[in-house]
Amino acid sequence: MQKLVVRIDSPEFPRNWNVIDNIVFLSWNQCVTRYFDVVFDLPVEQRFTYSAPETGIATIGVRALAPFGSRELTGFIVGEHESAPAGMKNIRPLWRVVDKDPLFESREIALAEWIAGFYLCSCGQALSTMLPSGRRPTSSPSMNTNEITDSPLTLSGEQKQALIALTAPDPDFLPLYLYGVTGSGKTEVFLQAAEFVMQAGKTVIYLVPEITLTYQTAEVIRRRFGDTAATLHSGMTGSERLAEWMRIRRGEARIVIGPRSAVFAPVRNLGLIIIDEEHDGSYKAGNTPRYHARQVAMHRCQIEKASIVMGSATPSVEAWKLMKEGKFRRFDLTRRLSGGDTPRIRMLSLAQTTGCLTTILKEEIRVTALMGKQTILFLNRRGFAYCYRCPACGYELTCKHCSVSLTYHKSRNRAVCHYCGYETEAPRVCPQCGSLDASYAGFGTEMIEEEVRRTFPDLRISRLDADTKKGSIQKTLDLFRLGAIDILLGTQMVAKGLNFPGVRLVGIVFADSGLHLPDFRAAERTFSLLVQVAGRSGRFSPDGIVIVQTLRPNDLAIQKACALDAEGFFDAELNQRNATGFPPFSRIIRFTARSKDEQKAGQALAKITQIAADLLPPDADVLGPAECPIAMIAGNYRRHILFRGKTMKTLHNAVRSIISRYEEHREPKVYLEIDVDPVSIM
DNA sequence: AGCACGCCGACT
DNA sequence: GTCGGCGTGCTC
Repeated sequence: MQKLVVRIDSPEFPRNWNVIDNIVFLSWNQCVTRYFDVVFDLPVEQRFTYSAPETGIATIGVRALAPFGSRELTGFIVGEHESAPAGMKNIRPLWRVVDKDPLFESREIALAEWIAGFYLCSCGQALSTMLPSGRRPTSSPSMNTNEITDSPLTLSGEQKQALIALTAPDPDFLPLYLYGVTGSGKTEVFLQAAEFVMQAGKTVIYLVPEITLTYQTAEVIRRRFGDTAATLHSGMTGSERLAEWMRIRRGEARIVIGPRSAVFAPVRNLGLIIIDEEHDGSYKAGNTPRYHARQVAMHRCQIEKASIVMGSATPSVEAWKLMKEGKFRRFDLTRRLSGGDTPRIRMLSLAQTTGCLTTILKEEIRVTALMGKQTILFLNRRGFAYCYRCPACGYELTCKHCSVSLTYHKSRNRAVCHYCGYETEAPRVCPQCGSLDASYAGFGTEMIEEEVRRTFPDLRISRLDADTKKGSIQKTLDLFRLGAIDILLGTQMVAKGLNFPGVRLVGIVFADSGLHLPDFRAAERTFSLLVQVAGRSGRFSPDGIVIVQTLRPNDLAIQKACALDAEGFFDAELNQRNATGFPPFSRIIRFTARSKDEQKAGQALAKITQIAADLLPPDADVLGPAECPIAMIAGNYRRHILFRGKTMKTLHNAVRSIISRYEEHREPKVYLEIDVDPVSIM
């Protein structure tokens, strides 16, 4: 039965039609009116009630075009009533619905509500991010011609064990963690686990980090699973993504691969979520709602009684703690399948070096070139945060409250903590060894490039970083693979795909650059990056070497990374986090105030601090307010404050009341961003 | 978030 | 005398 509904008696006639495909007319006064709760992609928590004829067209889970004040907005229908809610004035009719079939089931609306509650956004904002962007689905998804399917590889003993654990029924539904060196074959175990789950008639979500990795893994999966696989990668256009989304929704795709947003893939009968490279920061969303795919995945799996498995060679500290406590079941993959040895890692102190290349690194670059092999030099992150350090003894000025590096402010000649606001006069003499040489420095990528070019004028040198245009990235990588480049200078982005057979030497120019960041995760990130780089280096070149240059040869993260001693690093790091009260021993909610007017941003946070004094539970504390490490972006001053509590539950409650109290007298022209479980504090 | 309504300064 | 600034408050 098909209908068209026209509300003839409405002053808004003739716009409020339900027009969907072939439809028959029906006049409004012949219909029973129903009432629908609608939420919008606005920072407004309220549900708005609209009327619509009872035709079966407007229903929970579809989007509807609604008059909203003086404009019209597309909202999500999330509830319905038989009769008008009491005390509701001026209920307006919906213009029309925009979807033929519901986009969301009640389970998905419940998930959006959970996200709204956890990440402190509106339900409409949550629903909106669960949906792929794009206006209209294209008729055919880009590629589905691949009929050839790869068959599963034979597993090693270790892999088999892991697979058995993964596929065995677990009464406790504990998440599983595959902790294994790069090249130990995690992917194959994941794929066979996926196959097992799919054979049982269930569906799988396979999460990968944001970057190009999506594409490579997607290719492997498509060859393995053919048309039953759907991809949602960032290179696709909005409409391609939407088309894939619809395929998933219709049940045509049973395994979905994609970055963090794929955790919302509308699969039914979910059996397994896989999180590859669990430690990767790109699983945390950068804008509202700032969700973490791991957190959402765990919640989803709990609700839908699905299993979850993660894997990495360098787990996050959070995951490590959970493994230690037995809340994650850990499986180790210790052996490289290709048999290549773990690479030789050599740590060199930069302390006595002028410039940024040690004699030994220079020699090794020369030797490598003479052998006709290639070098990759890592310049991880640009040195924008200038900090105080002593080149003689390596002493670093840190905050006594937060144990993060203090940032040097040249203009005021003071060293400032970007966590708690602590500041002190910048010392002229090294407090540890008395050296007068102590200075404020950061390494810039340009500086390093210049030095490399000066030192090796005869070698072919190229640089790759985030600023390099997309097209030329591929070109540079191709040239490098062909051997037309001797030295490749790159940032993190090169770390992800180091499968170049001609590479003999990997040099990390300044391993501590990440450690200078004023962030309690600095050591974790540094360790992770070094181990990842080292792990990938020896993959194709058994005689390959890794040189790690550092100003802090005594730093634990660097030492443990060079020794590939994860146990040692995590034990020390957990102790450190415990002692300083940072996650995973606490939870953090961060408020960032943004304003063109520096004073107003400060005033907003001052208000919030005051409100918080009354509302925070006794087991919670406040760090700041302080200037953000990146103190200004696009002409906006940025200050932040961190609320830290023992459990998320009490912290949430307190923060919710802080927000609503602040909303009553908010500072004009100040924008507030709220980040629950922030990953970056920049 | 937007957009309207509303109340105070420099302009044809 | 009006145009226009953006502060405040509301959106079923």
